[in-house]
Amino acid sequence: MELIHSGINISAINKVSCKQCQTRKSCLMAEFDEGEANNAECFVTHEKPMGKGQHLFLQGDKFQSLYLIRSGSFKSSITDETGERQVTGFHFSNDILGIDGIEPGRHIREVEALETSSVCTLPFQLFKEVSLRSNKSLYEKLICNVSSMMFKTSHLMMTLTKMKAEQRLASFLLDISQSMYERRQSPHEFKLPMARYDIANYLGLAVETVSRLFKRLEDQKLIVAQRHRVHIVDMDGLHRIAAGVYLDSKMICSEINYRQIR
Amino acid sequence: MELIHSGINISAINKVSCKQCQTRKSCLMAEFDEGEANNAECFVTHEKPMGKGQHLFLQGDKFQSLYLIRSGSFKSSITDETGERQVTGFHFSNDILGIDGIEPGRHIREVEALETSSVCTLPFQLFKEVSLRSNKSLYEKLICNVSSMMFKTSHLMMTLTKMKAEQRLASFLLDISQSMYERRQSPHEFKLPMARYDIANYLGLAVETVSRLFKRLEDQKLIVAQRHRVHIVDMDGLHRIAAGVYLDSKMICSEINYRQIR
DNA sequence: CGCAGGCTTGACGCCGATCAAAGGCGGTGG
DNA sequence: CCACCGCCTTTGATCGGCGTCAAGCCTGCG
Repeated sequence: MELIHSGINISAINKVSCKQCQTRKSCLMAEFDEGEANNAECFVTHEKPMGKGQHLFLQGDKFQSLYLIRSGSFKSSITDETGERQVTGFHFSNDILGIDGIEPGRHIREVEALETSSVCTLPFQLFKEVSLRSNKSLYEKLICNVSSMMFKTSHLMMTLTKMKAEQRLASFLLDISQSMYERRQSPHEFKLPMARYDIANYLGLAVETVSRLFKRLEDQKLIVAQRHRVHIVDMDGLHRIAAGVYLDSKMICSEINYRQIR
Repeated sequence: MELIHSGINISAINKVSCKQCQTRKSCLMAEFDEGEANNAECFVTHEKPMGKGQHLFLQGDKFQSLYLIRSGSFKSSITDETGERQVTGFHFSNDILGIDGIEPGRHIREVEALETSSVCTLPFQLFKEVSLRSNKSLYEKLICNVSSMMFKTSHLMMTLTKMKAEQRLASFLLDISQSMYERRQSPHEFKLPMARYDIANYLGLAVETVSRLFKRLEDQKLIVAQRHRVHIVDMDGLHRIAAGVYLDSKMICSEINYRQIR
C-alpha cells in the first residue's frame, strides 16, 4: 500500500514516463501533444505490480490520485454503517479508478486487486494544473469518463431491480463479454477473475443461487463454465435470457431445454 | 411562484439574470465574481413554470443544457430496449439535472415534473467557455456535483440489493426526510410529490407491496401516512427498521404487529 | 498429503410478486 | 354543483422464486 507522491525526479527508477508507455494509445492522456507529454511524465507507474487481494485504496482513505488500470483487474465495493458490503463494479485495463473520491475528498469505496495487476497513478492536484494549462480540457475527458460510469451504474441498477436472477447472471456475463471485446480479447471465451461470492454480492443474489444458475445456463447449452473459465456457446440465446424473452412461453422453453438435455 | 422581471434587454421578459435571482446563494453559480456574473445572465429561467407530467427532456434528446431546479420536484427514469422503465431518482430544488448526457451527447434518461416546477437552463457550451475563462473552475464544481450523485447512486444500489422491502421503504422515507432537512423544511412532516407507483418502481417493489408496507409502518407507530402526506413520528424507530435491527427478533416484532392489528 | 476455503447440490420455508376486486380521489362535463 | 368516470391506492388470497440451512465436493496451497 505504498503510494508514491509528487517527488518528480528522484524516484524515477520506479516510474515509467508516459512517452514510453506501451499502452499509451488507449490511455486517457493519449491525445496530449508532445509539449504536454513532458508534464505527463509525472503520471507514474508502480513498477512492482500489486498482488491478488491487495487494496489500491480503502473506503475513507484521503483522495489524492486517480488511477488508470494498466493490467489485471479489480473489484470495487462499499461498506455501509451496518457493515454490509456491496460490490459495486469490476474493472479492467484502461478503466479509471478513484473518481468518486473527488468531492468528499475521501474515497467512498475500496478497490481491491483480483489478480496480479498494475496501475498508473495520476496525482489529482497535478492533473488539475495540467488540465488548466491545456487547451484540450482534460477535465472534459474526465467528465466523459464519469458520464459513462454513471451510465453503467444506471444499467446495473436496472439489472438489480427489474431482472430475475437468471436474467441478471446472463446480463452479467454479457457485460463481461462486452468488456473483453472492447479490450480486443475474445468475447466468447474468457476468465472470470472474481469469485462466485463476488458475483453473487454484485448481483444481489445468494452464492448458492449463482452456482445453480451457472448450471442452469449450461443445461440450456448457452455456456460452458468450469470454475473461472467461461465459454459462451450461444450468444443470442444468452441475450434472449437477459432480455427475459421466455416470460410467457416459459413452459415451452423449458420443454425445449429438457429435450435438448437428453 | 411569480418571477421578478428585469428590463435589461429585449428578451428579458422571458429571463431573469442570475444577479437578481432570489435563490442565488444556494446556486451552482453563487461563487462567481461580479465580472463573471454578467456572463451568467445568459443562464435563463423559463418564465412559465412546467406543469405536472411535463418532460424537461426525454431519453435520447440531444444534450445541450444543464438544468438547475428552482422549485418543485422531478423524477428521472430510464427505459431499456425491452421497454422496461426504472425510476432512477427524485429531484428537488437546487439539484442539477442532465449531467449524465454530457458524454454520449444525448440524455440517457428522461426527466418529468411531478408537480408545477421551474428550472434554470444552463447552455452547456456557454458553461464550458465561462468555466475556461474563470479561475474558479466551474468544471470542478460540476465534478463535485457528479461525485455526490455517484455516492447517492451507490447508496441506492445498496438499498436495492441488500435490503428487505420494509427496510427499503424506511430508508426511502429517511432519504426524503434528509432532503427536506437540507432544504430547510421540516424533516418530520412533508409531502411526497410522487405516486406510489413511482416509489414502487424506484425501490424495485410491486405497488401493492409498497402500499402494505406503508400500513405496516403505521401499525408500528413509526409514521402517519395519508396519501401523499407523511408524518414521521418515530425517527429513531424508522432508522432501526432501515438498519435491519429486527432481524433476530423478527418473530417478536411480527407478534407485536399482529397483536396491534386486531 | 491434508487442510481450508471456495464451490456445488439438495431440502425447505418465507417474502414479496401476481391476480383479483373494491374503495377513494380528482378531473371533466352536464 | 353534482355525477360520473378513470386512475391511483388499498386490501385480500395464492403461489413461486430465491434465500437459508446443511452437507458434501473440489482445488490449490502449505
